[in-house]
Amino acid sequence: MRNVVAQIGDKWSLLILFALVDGADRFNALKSRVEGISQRMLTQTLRDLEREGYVNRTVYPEVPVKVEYALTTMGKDLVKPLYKLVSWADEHQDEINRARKEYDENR
Amino acid sequence: MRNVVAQIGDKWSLLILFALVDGADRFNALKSRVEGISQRMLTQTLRDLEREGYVNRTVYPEVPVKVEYALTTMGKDLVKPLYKLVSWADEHQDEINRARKEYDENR
DNA sequence: CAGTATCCTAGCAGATACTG
DNA sequence: CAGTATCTGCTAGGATACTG
Repeated sequence: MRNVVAQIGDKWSLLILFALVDGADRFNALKSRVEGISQRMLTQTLRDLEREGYVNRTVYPEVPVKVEYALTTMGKDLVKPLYKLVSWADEHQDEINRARKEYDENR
Repeated sequence: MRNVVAQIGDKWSLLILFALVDGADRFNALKSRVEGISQRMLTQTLRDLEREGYVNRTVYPEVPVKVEYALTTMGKDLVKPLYKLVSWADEHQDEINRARKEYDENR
């Protein structure tokens, strides 16, 4: 039950998945769009997402090499329930902030 | 955007939230039901969930003290999109396993 | 361009002992 | 019963340097 959430609940997976929603993108383009991510973490997280079957990697043997990442069919499908969660979060942002504030004030 | 997923994407939050779906529960009862969790992590995760406003804590001043944890209205609401995600995970379990296996075999 | 390879550190989380 | 407190190993992840 925890598998998927454990997998995409890390620091970067979600951001990468959503960065790929609009279409395939190249490594360095992704690096720019996913603010704050290091090269190391981008590579590693992409490999993980690829391994899970959410992302596929295409190498174009040009010089210099061009590598594109895109959501797989399953990846696109996964994004749907994730959207629900994200919009839930959006809608409840204020409520959560209030809860936090109140909690913190009482100790 | 990452806030909620970061919050409940840790090792135990999801399991605790789902353990509370059927109704309020006491500390040690939860500890039994959430298999493998340490006392330390149960306390800590419950505090976090309380801080976010997903769980509330009620102390009954008996001797010995009795403490009950329950989902708040917002907590119950959060569980809905989480269910979507969990059932998605369920449905795609095999596909993910296949993807992993294939990935691992090719390197 | 798209990565490895190393080094390094903060903090997550387990185990254990103690307490109102 | 429902927690704290403390010690500690481990690993996620940042910074940096290098490469086909």
